[in-house]
Amino acid sequence: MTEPQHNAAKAAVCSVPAGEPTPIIKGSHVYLVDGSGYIFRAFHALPPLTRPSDGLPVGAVHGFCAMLWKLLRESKAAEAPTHLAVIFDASRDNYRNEIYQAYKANRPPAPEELVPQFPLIRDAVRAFNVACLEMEGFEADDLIATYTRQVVAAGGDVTIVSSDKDLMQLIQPGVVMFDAMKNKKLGRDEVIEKFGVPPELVVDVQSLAGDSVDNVPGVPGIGIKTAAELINEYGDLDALLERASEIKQPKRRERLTEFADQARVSRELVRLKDDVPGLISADALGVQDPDPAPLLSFLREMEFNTLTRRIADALGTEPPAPVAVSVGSTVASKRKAGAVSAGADSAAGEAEAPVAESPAAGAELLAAAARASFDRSKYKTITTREDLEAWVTRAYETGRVAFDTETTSLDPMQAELVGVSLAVAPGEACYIPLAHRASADSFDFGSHDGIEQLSTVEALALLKPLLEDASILKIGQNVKYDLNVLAQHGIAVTPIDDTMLMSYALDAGKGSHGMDDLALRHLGHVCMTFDQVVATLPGKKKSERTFAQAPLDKATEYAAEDADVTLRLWLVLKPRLAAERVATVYETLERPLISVIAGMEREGIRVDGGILSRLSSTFAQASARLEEEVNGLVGHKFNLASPRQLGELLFDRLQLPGGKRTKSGQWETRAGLLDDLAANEDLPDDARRLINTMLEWRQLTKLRSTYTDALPGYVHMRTERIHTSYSLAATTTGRLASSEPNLQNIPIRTREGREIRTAFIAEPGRQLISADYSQIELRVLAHVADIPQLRKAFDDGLDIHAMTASEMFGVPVEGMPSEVRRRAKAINFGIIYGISAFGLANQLGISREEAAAYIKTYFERFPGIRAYMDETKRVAHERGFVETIFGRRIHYPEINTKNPSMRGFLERAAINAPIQGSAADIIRRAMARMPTALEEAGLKTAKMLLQVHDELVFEVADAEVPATLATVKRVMEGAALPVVKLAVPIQVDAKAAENWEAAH
DNA sequence: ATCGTGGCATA
DNA sequence: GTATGCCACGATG
Repeated sequence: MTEPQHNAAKAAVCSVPAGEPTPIIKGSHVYLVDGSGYIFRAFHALPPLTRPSDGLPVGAVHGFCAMLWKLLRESKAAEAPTHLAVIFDASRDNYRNEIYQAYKANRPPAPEELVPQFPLIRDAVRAFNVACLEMEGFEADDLIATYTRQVVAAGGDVTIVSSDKDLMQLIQPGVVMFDAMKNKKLGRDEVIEKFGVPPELVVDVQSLAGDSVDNVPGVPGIGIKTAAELINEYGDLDALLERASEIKQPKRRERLTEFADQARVSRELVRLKDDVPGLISADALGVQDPDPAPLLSFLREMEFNTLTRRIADALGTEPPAPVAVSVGSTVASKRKAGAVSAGADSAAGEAEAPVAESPAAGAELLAAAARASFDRSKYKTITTREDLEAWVTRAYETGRVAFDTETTSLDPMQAELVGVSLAVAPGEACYIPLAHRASADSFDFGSHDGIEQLSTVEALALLKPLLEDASILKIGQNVKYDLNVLAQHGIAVTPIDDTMLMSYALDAGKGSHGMDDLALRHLGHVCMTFDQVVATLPGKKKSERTFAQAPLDKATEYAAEDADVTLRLWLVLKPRLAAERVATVYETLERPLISVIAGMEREGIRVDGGILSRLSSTFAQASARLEEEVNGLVGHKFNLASPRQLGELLFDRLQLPGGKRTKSGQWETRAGLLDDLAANEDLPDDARRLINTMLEWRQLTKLRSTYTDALPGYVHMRTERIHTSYSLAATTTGRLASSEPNLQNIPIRTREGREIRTAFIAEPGRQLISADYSQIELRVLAHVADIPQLRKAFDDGLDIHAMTASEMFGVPVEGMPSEVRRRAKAINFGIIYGISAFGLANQLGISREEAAAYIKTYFERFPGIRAYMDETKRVAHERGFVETIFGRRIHYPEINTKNPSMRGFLERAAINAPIQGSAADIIRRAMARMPTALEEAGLKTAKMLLQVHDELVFEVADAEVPATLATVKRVMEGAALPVVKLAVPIQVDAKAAENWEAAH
């Protein structure tokens, strides 16, 4: 191959730090950063981020700056760079296109949000006082190859910061790669793992296998596996092509002969050019201290507030004053477009005053406006098209609007829309009545008893474009409810923010996230109650009064206040997200789930009423028989369902031993205690029969009352399915909660209970899929506490409880008695729950001393667990909160209490929270990605229906079952990535069947 | 009608 | 020992 002749004419574009050259010598450590590669990886891997003041996308810039700073300041002393350069691709075309025209022809153009970030990243490099290089006609890879050769020749070490497989050919003694996204070193072993050959043969393998991304042709039909096999057998590409005729497999032989030239061309494309001429000397790449002023002003301009502060601190200077900015993406110029309330206006006015002192100053002024007093008389009732249009226009001007729907029911699937309220600034809110009527039994829907209001159809036609406009942020409190109500009217609200979930991300553990509480906590405002609105209504029963009958003046005060409060809460909470480092939690684990879960709720699940009613009869008959038996044994009537009466019977009248009282002084009669009682051989036979019969009776009546009798009442009239409601902010740990009905506690443990699951069915021609994480919490524990034995056991796919037992008691797994394993299992669960000897003793029915001995042994065998638990407790006491692996915070404000039992309880909760919470985060991530993943897999019928903490249930047409299984498994197993690479594999078991019982 | 209690279903 | 929600009872308003 001849040298392309124009290369010499093309100059290197570069800037290098000022200062004396630093010669490369033995011991020099040169970092070569693949800038272009990093940008693309960062863009796709990191959560999107925009500059607050103008919405400019800067996620990749931020990731890049953080990475560069880390390389410069946080590498271990032995690995710290003496020289560093960031190297970019100069342009799309280079000399490879002259060899092979189609080279990289498959590359799509860079995403729109990424384009403006390229020049910014080059600015960043210069701001850090780091060498920035690129050269027309060559790829960054070629420059990296050239420098690598030079440095190695001079006796220095090289770290290539990239994960691009094309650079792997450069790995050699003294040269490693570093994947900055995964924080992982790539050496010879990793190359062999990926290519099946050592670095020096990577080029030969790539020449054969080709690369569809770069459009390197290679030899058709030969992939990396085959290529490695061939290269390993024949030594190198030339030898292979020469002796191609010896290959046994006819197809392979033909291909290799026919495409030998193409393979040779591919080699030229793949092999990096390590003699790029005209490069600046590597000596000029020496690391210099950055000049604080330009660096900090660049970072400030990007509005990377925390990074600016961090770097300023490290450089020992003050960060420059921040640009005064309002909250959200509304810029000052937009603000002028409309008359805003006095409070918000003064915030904008302040921007011209001397620069604010802290990054939050602008936000604080808006927050102050949010806390200004409420005047319900200023709220407007909107009854004409013109007035509504004016409010919609106002919302467009401000770029955001808080809204709330008023309906006839708390259940969005039953709810009828009654009105909508909007707020565009603190104190500026309105209510649009739509379906108010004079009395409960009025069916005069046409005129609504002469109440003056817009028709639902007309008003929604005006609101729909606003609610669906991608550039207008819609803010709600528990907005999932409103999403579901409006979905019934064909409106898909987007984009959205939810003040309830913001509060949840910020303050989980500090109290409820309901609007009334938030208003009181953050705004010092007491909200109007629903009762105040409907108090005057003539309706006989309170439950029969709905918002539809509320008088318009009261309705307006109540509804508009809700929107007003929501907007003010947003102004207070939104800036806290970034300041308190939970913006990512909110953006990745909360916000994306709103519409996903709303969809699941609307989808519902089909239930076979026939099965439930048959089970109900069976349970009823059996329990009636048991009841008779009990009454016969007791000799007089008593209420079996009354724990108090049962306790008095057993422990007062019959004087049975072993009675314990609850904290309120009642006799305890729970199943565990009755079990132990019945196991006592000294008891009279009748007493034991009584107890066992009671236990059976309780089980059957429980199943009947809670499930087989109750569930049919939840079947929706129109959809004929059951629509549960998920609360996203009910638990402290990040788990969801399901209610009305709770579909997260459908029985499974007993045979009778399990039958109930057969009533949860797929539509004809469809199947249910159940996919559940295997031992997710123990895997999280193995990861966070870093327990080698646990990690190894999960890596090897062993029975984790048996392994624990074997490790603790020295019993071989082969032929282990089931009781031994059972105890180890209880201990494993105990660990997750923040073990105590008391609890373990209770669970296993052993003495407290015995339980304490088990725990001691456990901690001796797994010292890392005790260390983890101690550390978690320490953090909880010191900071008042603990964190999941994704940064979700769970607060325990009372954990330093002097009350020892309460303190113990809170400490156990704090130990459990990162484990349970991390597992909850993982499934949340899977759920957030699932709809898109199913769509991208071309699966048109697959629907996610239910979540049961570590399980997802889907419904899908028969034909798409196999592909859905694969996609679901892939998404769930990969859910922690790319943010967290767990130290253990994540395993998901998925199965399809016609009903839930069979699928599980 | 509403609330606290005990009990019990799930992960 | 963690995290939930719902049932019936029995006392309260």
